[in-house]
Amino acid sequence: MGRPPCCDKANVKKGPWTPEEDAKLLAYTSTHGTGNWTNVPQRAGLKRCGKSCRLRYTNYLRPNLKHENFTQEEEDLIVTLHAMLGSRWSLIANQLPGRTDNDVKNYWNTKLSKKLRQRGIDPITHRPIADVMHSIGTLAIRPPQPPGTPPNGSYLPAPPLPLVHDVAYHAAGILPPPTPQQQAVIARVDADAPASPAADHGQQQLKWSDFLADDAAVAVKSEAQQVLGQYHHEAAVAVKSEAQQVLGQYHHESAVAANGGGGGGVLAAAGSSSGAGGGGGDDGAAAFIDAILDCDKETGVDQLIAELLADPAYYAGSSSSSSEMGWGC
DNA sequence: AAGGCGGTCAACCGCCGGGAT
DNA sequence: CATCCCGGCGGTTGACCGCCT
Repeated sequence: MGRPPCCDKANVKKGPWTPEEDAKLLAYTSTHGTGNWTNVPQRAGLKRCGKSCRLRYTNYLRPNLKHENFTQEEEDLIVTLHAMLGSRWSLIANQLPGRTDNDVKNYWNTKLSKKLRQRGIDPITHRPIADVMHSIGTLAIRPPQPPGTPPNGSYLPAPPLPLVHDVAYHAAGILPPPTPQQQAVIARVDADAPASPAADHGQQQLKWSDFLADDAAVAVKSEAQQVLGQYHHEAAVAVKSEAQQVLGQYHHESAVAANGGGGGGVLAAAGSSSGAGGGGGDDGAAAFIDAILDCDKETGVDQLIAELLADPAYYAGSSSSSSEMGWGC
């Protein structure tokens, strides 16, 4: 049985809010606060769903919201946090006073992702598009074997491997040099992967159902995850360190901007440092951390990030500069 | 002037996690 | 422990607007 609707949709108004509705909602929240949104419409005299009221308040009526354009510093912070956290808009918005997750999400989708693409950066992985295309090429696999064919280990492993198998991360210093065990896994991928997407006309794009159905592939996946797990501790340290630097950078540059200074920024730097490992570890850290976050929560890394980002003490005293981190102009 | 088109953004939808019972 | 309910979240939609032809 599905969850019942939160309100009587037949008697609920939808669409844009009128000034009168805004005034009612604002009057109610200013005197009663913002708890129990399901009762707010009735008590405030609104024919709206409680969720709609909450959304209108948090995204538009809430005090201290910024309605002006995003600054260069805010753009930089969004890009960098997106690289580390992915599309966790609420977490990102928490680091941008006066901005909502909806603001950040819209700004990303309409402006920032395009800017990155124009600079040759894939907005999903934050890596050079050429690298991403190459990775897609190495992800191609052979056609599914007929039923009954014994597993031969020819299927490529799950996505964690291409991330482990990425010299950019080693070059950037994000990952330590591969251990013999990791090299073995990497070699296995190299032996299996066609040199390029066009090299083998019999191949096809990776399909999860095909991969998951293959016992050998599951074994390789397990192996890969074991290898990847060895990085978790280093990754947690890297995440903490980078977030600390990023937020310190943001606050430092905000202070500079308030005094009339300007900021170069991540986007400005991206075009000139899009090569593998160039200008620091942003690109490598991005994809790698995303993979870890997606892998599982067992290590508590994601919790660590959340705690870190929620605690201003982590970055309040930072004095990192652009040149120290290699991402300024 | 009018229609097409793309960009922007407010709002909706459905899912999920967590607290209450 | 199971169920219900609420708030929060991310993805998506659609209305609106400005520009171009």
